[in-house]
Amino acid sequence: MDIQLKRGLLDVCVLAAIKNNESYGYQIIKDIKPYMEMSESTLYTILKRLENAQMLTVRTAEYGGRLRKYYRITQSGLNRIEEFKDDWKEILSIYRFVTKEDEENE
Amino acid sequence: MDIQLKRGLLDVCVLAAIKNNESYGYQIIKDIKPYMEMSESTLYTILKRLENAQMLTVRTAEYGGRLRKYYRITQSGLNRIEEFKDDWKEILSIYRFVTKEDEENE
DNA sequence: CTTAATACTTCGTGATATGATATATATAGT
DNA sequence: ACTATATATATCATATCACGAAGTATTAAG
Repeated sequence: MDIQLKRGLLDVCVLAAIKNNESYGYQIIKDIKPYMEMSESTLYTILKRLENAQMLTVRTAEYGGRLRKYYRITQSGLNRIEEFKDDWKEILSIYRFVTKEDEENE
Repeated sequence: MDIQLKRGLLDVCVLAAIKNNESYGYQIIKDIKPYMEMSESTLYTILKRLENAQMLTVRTAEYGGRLRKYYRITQSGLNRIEEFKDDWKEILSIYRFVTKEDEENE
C-alpha cells in the first residue's frame, strides 16, 4: 500500500487493536498484521505519540521473566476512532471523485 | 479531516482533477474544493512532485495577459490512479477492522 | 550451543504539508 | 482615481512523522 495512505490509518489501527482489551506492543503488531504491516520502530513511535496525546495509558507488568508494557485506550482514544468514522464520509466522496469515469469519453 | 489521512489522498486527487482534461493550478484548487481543502503552496508542491515523477506534463500558455501552466496527465499518472483503486480494497478491510464492534461487549 | 521468537528502545534520515511571503495582472466597486 | 478582490504562480522555513538499522535482554526450541 502507498506509504502516504498508510500514514492516515496507522494511529487509528493501533487504537482499534486495543479498543476492546488492553494489549502490548508485540501482540498489537500481530493483531494488525492481517490488515497492515507495521515495523516495531513504527509501532513504538506511534504508541509514544498516542500516550503523549492521552489517547491511551500504559502500565508495566512482568510476564514470564520479561517486562511488558500494557496499553489501554482512553476516552480520547475512543473519540479519535469516532472522528475517523466521520472522516470516512469525506474519504468516500473523494474515492468517488477519483474513480468517476468521464461521461463523454471511454 | 485528519491531516495524515489527507496526505494519502492529495496526489491522487490532483491527478483525478486533470484525468479527463488538462487544467491549471488555480482551476484545480477550485475543482477539488468540494471534496478537500488545498492551499496554493500545497498544490504547487504536489504538482512539482508529480511532474518530477513524470505523472504529468506541463506547458505554459498565455491567457488574458497572465501566464498559465497547463498540466496534463501521463500514462504513469493514470497507473497511479489504478494503484489507488487496488489500495482501496485494503483500506476497506482496515475500515472494517477499526469500526468492528466487540461481540461480547456493547 | 545456536537459532528463532519474544519484547522494547533509540537514532538518523528522508519525505512532505503548510503558513507566510512575494510578485504581477485584471476586474469590479465606490 | 483609488481600493479591494480575484486570478495565477513561486519559494522558503518549519514541524511532523514513518521506518530501517542497530542495540539490549530473555526464553524456547532444535
